[in-house]
Amino acid sequence: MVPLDWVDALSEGAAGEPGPETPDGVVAGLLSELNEPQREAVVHEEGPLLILAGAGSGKTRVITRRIAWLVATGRARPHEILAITFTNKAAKEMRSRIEELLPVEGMWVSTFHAMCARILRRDIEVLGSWTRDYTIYDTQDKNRLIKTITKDLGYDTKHYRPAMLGGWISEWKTERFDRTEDVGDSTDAGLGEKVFVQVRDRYEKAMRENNALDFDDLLVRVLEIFEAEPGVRDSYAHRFRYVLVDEYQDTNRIQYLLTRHLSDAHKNLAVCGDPDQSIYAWRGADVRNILDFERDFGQRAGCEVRVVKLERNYRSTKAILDAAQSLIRCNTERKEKELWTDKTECEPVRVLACADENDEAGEIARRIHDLVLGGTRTDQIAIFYRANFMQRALERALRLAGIPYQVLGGPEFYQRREVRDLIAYLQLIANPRDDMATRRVINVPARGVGDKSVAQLHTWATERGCPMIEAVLSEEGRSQIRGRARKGVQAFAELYGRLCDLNEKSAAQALESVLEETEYSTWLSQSADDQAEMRVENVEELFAHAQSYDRDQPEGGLRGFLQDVALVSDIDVWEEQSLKVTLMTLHASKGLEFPAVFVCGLEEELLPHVLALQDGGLEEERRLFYVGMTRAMQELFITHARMRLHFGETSHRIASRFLAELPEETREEKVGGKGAAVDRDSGLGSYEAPQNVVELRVGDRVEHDHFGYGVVEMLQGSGINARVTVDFQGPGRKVLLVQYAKLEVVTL
DNA sequence: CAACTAGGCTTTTTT
DNA sequence: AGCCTAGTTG
Repeated sequence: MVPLDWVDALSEGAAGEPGPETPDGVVAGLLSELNEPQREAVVHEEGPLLILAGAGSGKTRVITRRIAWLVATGRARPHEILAITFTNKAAKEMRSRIEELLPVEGMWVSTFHAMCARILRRDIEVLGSWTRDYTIYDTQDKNRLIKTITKDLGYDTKHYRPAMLGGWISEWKTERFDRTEDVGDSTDAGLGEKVFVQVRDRYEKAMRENNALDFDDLLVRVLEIFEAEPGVRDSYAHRFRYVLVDEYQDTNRIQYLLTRHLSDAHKNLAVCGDPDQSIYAWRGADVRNILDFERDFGQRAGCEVRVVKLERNYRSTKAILDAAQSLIRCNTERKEKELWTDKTECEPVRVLACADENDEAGEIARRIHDLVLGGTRTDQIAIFYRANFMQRALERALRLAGIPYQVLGGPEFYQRREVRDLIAYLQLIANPRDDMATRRVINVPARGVGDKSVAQLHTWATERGCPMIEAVLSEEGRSQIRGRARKGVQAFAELYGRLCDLNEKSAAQALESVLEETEYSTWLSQSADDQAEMRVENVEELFAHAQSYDRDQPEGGLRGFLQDVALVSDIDVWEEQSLKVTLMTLHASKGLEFPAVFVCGLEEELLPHVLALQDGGLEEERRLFYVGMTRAMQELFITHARMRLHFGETSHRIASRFLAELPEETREEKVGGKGAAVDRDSGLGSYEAPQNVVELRVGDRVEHDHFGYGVVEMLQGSGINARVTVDFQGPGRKVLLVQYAKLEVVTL
């Protein structure tokens, strides 16, 4: 072990060194601008490390610096490092931040799912049922398959809802890895049991036949390989000298076990997280992973665990931090932690009480204008909400107000029909056993092959135990089908013949061939679909994605592209530099930060959500609000409405209990009625059209409804951000948004 | 086989 | 209020 003072000596000595190219200069740079606990985490040597990182405490900086430090000081080579993040976006960002410091060639920086997909791409064949060309099914694919199976078995899919059965299958698949103490009654007995078992067995069989894996499989199958093949396990465990896991509070049992396997050889595991930000218990995350870390990787493994607490917050103002802490202290199951900041000069946190959801949205739009007036850019503003349906009213108000925005978690790009169609073609090329893909594309573009024909092909294939594509390709299989449909299947078979040898091509080449052979774009633009134009654009965008994938990952090929596509979520394609206000759910906000934040819908049954309360999830709801609040750097607005339209009905709402848990300094303001200008679209008379296109020049004399007469002193920005400074006779100098100021030029 | 219509169901969060 | 599904019609 190298004593700590060595590091100090090194950095001091390095201060006078010439360039950052020298190793010492690099190391000194890595340790600069860190506080004491941060530095301690960065230079931790061997053995397990637990970083308890409060919100905004600079943990990403610590992780990236630590990785760079390990490499720069020769403790690890890049390919000996495994860093796991929560989203692909976080992985990408971490990779590029490390890259600024050092070359990252060979380093694994990814999510658990992407890591497992990669391991399986190499080693899945030891399990016997799958090949390396397996397809990843997302939740939609999974539910669709479950639905056809349920129907095939003759059950009612309304009663046995695919999503519900899928949830059971997921639980069943992972529960055998659970801690022994909580093996319980996860699947309910009785009538449902029989149906469930039947569907589940058929599902598992179909997944093998289709050479497909769902999200759970990705993790579980790797675990199975590690358990069954110690040699394979050890090859990874030995390779990864240092393992780092971010957002550890949101890992589940399977991820915990994977982590344990992978760090087993060297025991150099660093995890980073914040129990107060654990918001994924509903999908199996277990805070105990982080709470028990010291026991699991310390005493039990015979190691000493270093624990570092990061409590200095660099992100938020004191007002925001005080409010967030006052809230989170109401949780009883909690490790005490005190965040502090020196940003004491600040705006108060404001709670806005609104009349209904339109008032709420309109008020938010108005406050955004005020912020823009004050110099905040629109892309520095975010709006968070508990459930996706709330996004509609917000969007409408922003659109009416002419505020540019983007929604995260709206209709996702990769879920769009046209994109799914084309991906399915590619999936079929890569993995001909994928019957889901065959079903999806066999009649796209329409060639007269309907459900009946598909069913016949399916039956023929099932009888022979072969994939559906075989039925399509064989004379005998096709002979089942009569009339027009037969010609369609024939045409599809020929098309497939022209495509099937593309799987060694690059993603863009393969996609290009698919587009040409299917004449997909032509078909789209000729279809009666009123969204055809947009769909064509999406096709082009997909092609651009494929091209950029080929550029970034020349080794990946079609298979790699498909893997990436299956694992992206919409947060990964979020445009950060877009000058737009961002709307997203509270869950999606984790890990992000914005100068100004609005959290809306602080009402009972919404936040905390009714459905979360049933399972004693009150504390998780509180943490969710806490996560949202702590995203804010300078300004935080919290809103609630007294009435809200939900399910086509307007109902009265009660302010959330969480509001009472905020400090008394938090200012509550009543809003409503008067703010109606921006938020009513009653159709009767949009008498306050926001556009007020007046040509203004410096020196003009103007009149304002409220401030009276004044002289234009300065003009800044353009479009929605256009601002004008006016020196008014009475109230003095004011900055106004041109669009809303309703200034009239006065001629003398 | 595809296009259209009516009725039901939905909305908690997602890798 | 909107989306999906099943059922009917062309």
